[in-house]
Amino acid sequence: MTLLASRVKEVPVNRKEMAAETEAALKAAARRVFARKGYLNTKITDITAEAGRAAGSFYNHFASKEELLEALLGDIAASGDESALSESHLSDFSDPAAVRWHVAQYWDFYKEHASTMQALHQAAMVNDAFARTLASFGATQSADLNGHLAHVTAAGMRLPASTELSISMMYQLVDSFAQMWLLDPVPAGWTPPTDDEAIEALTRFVYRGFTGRDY
Amino acid sequence: MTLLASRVKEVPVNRKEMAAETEAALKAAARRVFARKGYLNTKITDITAEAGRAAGSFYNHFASKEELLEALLGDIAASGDESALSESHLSDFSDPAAVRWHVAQYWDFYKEHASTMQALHQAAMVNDAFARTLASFGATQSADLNGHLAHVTAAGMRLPASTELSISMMYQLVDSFAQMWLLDPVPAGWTPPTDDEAIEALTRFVYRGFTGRDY
DNA sequence: TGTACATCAGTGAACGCGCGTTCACTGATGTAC
DNA sequence: TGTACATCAGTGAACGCGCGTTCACTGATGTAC
Repeated sequence: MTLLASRVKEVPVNRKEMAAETEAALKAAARRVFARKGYLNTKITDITAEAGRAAGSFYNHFASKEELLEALLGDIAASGDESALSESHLSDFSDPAAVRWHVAQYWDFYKEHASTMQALHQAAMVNDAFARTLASFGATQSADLNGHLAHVTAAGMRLPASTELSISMMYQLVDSFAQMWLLDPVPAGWTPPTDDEAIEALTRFVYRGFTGRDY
Repeated sequence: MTLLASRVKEVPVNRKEMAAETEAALKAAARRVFARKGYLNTKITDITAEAGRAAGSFYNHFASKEELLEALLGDIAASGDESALSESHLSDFSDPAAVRWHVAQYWDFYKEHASTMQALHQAAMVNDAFARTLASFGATQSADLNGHLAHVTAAGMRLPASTELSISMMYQLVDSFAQMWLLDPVPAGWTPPTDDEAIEALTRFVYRGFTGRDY
């Protein structure tokens, strides 16, 4: 079983496949090492060692660690998980179910792509280009929410602040909460929530914060 | 006026004062450079250049950039601003004023010590010791809130989640919101809130989230 | 108060470590005839 | 199908840049007598 499964990948038929396989191995290795040591602490040779390749092999595929991260971000975009965040089926935020749907989407997205998102956050601290990438990612998520909040005021409820600030609070809360529990080492003595607990907690907090109604 | 003022600092009377002045100049320079370029992007020579000293001078005072950051954190502790966060005059979170008091304390603290807090956040990404420092800072802030939330349930209101998760949400929200508006470059097209707006927005959001009551 | 020596903060050129990056080499795959 | 040459993914030792860190030196302050 394992023999057969690995056999399939072990013997690439031609050069193109061989190169593609090495590139994939480097990306997969990078995701693992980033998760373990963080993007900033990861050396090129950590990645090649994890992938079982020579150091020089890296440069056949990527010009730098930054370019590798860009490739990982490209993979996320290609997977379509990102745009799924925006295609909102439920958009009426006066309904808790709509808030929950958005929170859950974001939570699942973050869980799926945790190590790459972590890497992006770290790269953004040091590199202006990635800072802009991260900012525009946040802006995209936020823009989608603009219309949803109109339902809240239309239903006669009062937002806690301007639409802009309200959105920014939701985004910061959900993003940093996800980062805390899905990425960072859990602080000693704390019990991480299950996915359902986390989503429910965020949903309640955000719905209440936005509408002023109990739920 | 300026001549007189600078005169006072220009002519140190003896060696001890001279050294103390250089050390203070290095710390002040570090805070400025950290604010401008971020802790991780700052080289030792950036700090000495900003302070107008030779590179070697740094090591008369600090063994490393890490030790300098520790000194800056020590200064915050010595200033007492940190413990002021904990000595809660208003502790009944079923009262919005108590929430506002805490939010305002934290906001003001963050504003006062923005560049050092930013540096701590960055250092924590790369260095386990600072990660622990940051975690225990958060734990201290959180521990103080434990009792305050008891008032909420005592008043017959329902928290959005367990006490632990509720606190963690408030902390993440306030901390990341402060970081966004007080530290990071404001994203293009966004208008930063005034202090009062920020504090009011956070107070409403948190109070509503905790109690389920409008405010 | 004056002189001679000790101490020490500060200086900046030079050193050297770590790590990103290169490149001559290998051996396997692809192509031409 | 076979042979000779070209191409190319992968290798890893070596190179070199950037930056942290050192250290011999300077000149001013402190101390002894």
